[in-house]
Amino acid sequence: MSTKRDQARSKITADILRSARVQLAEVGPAALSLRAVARDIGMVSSAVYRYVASRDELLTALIVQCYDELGETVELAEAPCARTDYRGRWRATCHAIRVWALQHPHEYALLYGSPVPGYAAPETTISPATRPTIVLVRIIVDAHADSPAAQPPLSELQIANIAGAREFAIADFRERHGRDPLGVVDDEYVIRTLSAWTSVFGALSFEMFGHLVGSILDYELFYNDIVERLADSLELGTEVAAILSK
Amino acid sequence: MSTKRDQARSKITADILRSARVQLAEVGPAALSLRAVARDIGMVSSAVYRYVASRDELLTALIVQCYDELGETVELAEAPCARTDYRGRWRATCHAIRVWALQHPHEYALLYGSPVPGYAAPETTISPATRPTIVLVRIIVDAHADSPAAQPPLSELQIANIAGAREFAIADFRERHGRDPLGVVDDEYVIRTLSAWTSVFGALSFEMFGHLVGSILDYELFYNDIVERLADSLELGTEVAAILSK
DNA sequence: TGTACATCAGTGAACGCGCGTTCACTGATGTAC
DNA sequence: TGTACATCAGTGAACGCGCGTTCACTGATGTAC
Repeated sequence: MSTKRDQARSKITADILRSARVQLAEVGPAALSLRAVARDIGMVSSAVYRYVASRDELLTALIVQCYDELGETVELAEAPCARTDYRGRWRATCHAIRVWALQHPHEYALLYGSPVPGYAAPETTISPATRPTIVLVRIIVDAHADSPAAQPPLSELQIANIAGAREFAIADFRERHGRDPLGVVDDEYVIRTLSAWTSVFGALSFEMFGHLVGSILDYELFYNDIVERLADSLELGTEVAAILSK
Repeated sequence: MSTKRDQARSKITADILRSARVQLAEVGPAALSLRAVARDIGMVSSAVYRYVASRDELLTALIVQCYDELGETVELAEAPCARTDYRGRWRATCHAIRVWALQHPHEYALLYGSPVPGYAAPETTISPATRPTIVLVRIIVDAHADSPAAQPPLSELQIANIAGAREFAIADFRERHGRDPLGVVDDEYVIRTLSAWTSVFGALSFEMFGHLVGSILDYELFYNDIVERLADSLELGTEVAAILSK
């Protein structure tokens, strides 16, 4: 049973988060201030401390929220694609990431830019951070489950190095298929996925942070070009192949 | 003829820059303050304004300085390689970039991280920014001058899109060889270079900003792996080939 | 070479701003008898 | 259902801090005659 107080509390907590989110979008993560949030929702600054322990906690909440939002956006964009149209799914995912970033530049900077001065992200932010990434991983897992890559074998060091990412892919597979996914994705594909993942965000960060000025005229064209080339290197097939296999 | 005043002026200007640089390395670009610099060199804060028009101007000077420093570091690392050992040059360059970044995390963030709040980099920073990049471009130009890539032809849009980067590569070539470099590098290689460039900095930024935690254990191994794969895609040859051609 | 004036470096106080966080307090809401 | 006490929300003042930038001023260095 929720009392009047409980209701008020959760409403105001939501107000604070909403206002902080607006702040973030307007002035960016570094300039986000508790006092401004308090002013915005018509409270005295000290009152906010009834709801939030510190500015850092607020930042953490925003990071989690933004990862979730980006993750959901990407999931929704990818969902309508035919499951066997791996390239289409890859495209839709990458496209959604970029669109979200352009619409939320400060949020993007919070998630993927340089760390906010004086703030150290706690471990609680690691898990939500995987949500957008898992969409990418899933595509590669689906495309290459149980098929080895034609490639010189990796060294033991290389394989050990990607253990974390591998575990991640495997956990995802187990969750969805309910069976033991040992040996499901060739290590070579795991590395290629990680590498593609950094390339996508590298290209996007360069665009967002102004490093393509003077080299590239049409950022979207450039980004899409990279996305296609990565799809090639991930062996995600052609559009035609996807259509035929329907 | 330089007067006593001139000497003092240039000495103190240098002191200010040096101190600002230390500040930058210690607290990061966002927290860099004119007052702290003044304190550090034993001056009253207002006195600094005899040498620097504003905090923004100081930041700009630091950006230029850092690009220059990174550029020089990279040039020095690449210079000893045999000119025909393209892969070796590529490796040396990428390695030097990473080492510099690890040694100068805050400087790296200033150059390649999210923009400093309240500061907009002026156009004067664009040209110095090309110095590290030009080393990469030079390698690809040297490796592929006048040889077309075996690849489906690019669309006119794609070609127009990389005009800026192309001009850049060509100007560099002209500067060094003194002849008209029209058609010197196949467009395909220009795109691959741009794409490799964003991948390198994408991987490095992920490492620097903490996005590989949980996926990768040995960052250096991962980076080197990506560097080799990019060298492959840029067709920079094998070590053996380089040794034979000596 | 010496003097009169102009230029410039550095001072110290001030303006106006904003921040995160703490703390004693009032007054409303909830709970146990 | 009514009262006595406990819990919690929100206030207002304060602490202590730091920042960028301006401005009238003193005193040293440079320059023209």
